[in-house]
Amino acid sequence: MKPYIDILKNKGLKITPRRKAIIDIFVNCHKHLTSEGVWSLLSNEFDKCGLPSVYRNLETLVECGILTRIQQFDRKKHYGLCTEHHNHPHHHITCISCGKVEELGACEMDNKRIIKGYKVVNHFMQVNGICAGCSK
Amino acid sequence: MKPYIDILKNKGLKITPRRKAIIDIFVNCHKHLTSEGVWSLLSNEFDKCGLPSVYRNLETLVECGILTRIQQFDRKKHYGLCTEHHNHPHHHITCISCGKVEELGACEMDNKRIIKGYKVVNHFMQVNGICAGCSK
DNA sequence: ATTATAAACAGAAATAATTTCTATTTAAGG
DNA sequence: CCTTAAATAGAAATTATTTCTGTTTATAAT
Repeated sequence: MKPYIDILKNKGLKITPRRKAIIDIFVNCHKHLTSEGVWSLLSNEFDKCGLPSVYRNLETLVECGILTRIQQFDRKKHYGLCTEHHNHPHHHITCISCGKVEELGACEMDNKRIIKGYKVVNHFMQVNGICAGCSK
Repeated sequence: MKPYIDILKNKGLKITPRRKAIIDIFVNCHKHLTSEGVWSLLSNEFDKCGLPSVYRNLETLVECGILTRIQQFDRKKHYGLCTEHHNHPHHHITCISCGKVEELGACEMDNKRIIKGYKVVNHFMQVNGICAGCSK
């Protein structure tokens, strides 16, 4: 929790109750959640919490490297906690059964600057699987 | 053109003017296009062409392996022609300047069945860059 | 502590990609 | 040429996300 707060502070962003609550949700559940998923969990805590605030904060937290964001084909953005490597781009594997997220090691693409004559600008990878616990 | 038509035939799908026109668009432009991009190009050819038909056909062509589909963070699905390897999953690099698409070689993830205890179900990778032509 | 201020907020409304529904048309085999 | 299931058009619905406006609040300076 503390290190995430520090990241916000270092970037000059305010430590608001909403932001702390959102980070707390991810710290405790270690799953990927949609914006609406976060919103409904927040509603347990706050009588009033606007969905636009959730969207705004999730994006802010992604920009800080606190959350990672993936875009599946369901038209929804999914967010999850980055537990390490905030300063390096990296990828995640997500359990399609329980939603758990873990970071993957280095990607072969990470160090490539040129591929087939293309200057690499960015790349995304998303791996979906079934975790050991859910496989049983 | 012909091989794509054959793929449709082999799957028992009808060879309709819309489908031929959509494939033709991709064969001629070799770029990733959004559903609406395809639709507006189709409008040059057909007075009437429903957007729902475009969506349906694009998805059908993806299922056949004729097109590839990527989901960027702009909330739009992007489609491009698969010029080879219809029967194997593979990834693409897209030029963010001109939209050109090329296939990437094998991905290190392709042969992995288990990672960190997860049974790998599927994975997506999208690489964006600037092609040699656009770099000049 | 108090206050000033820019950032963050709630809520309503707008936006826009995609999907659904229904009735009509058409490709393709017999 | 017919038959029929698949494909189509168009309208309407759905829904994730964004925008807008006015209000509140965290934070830093007093």
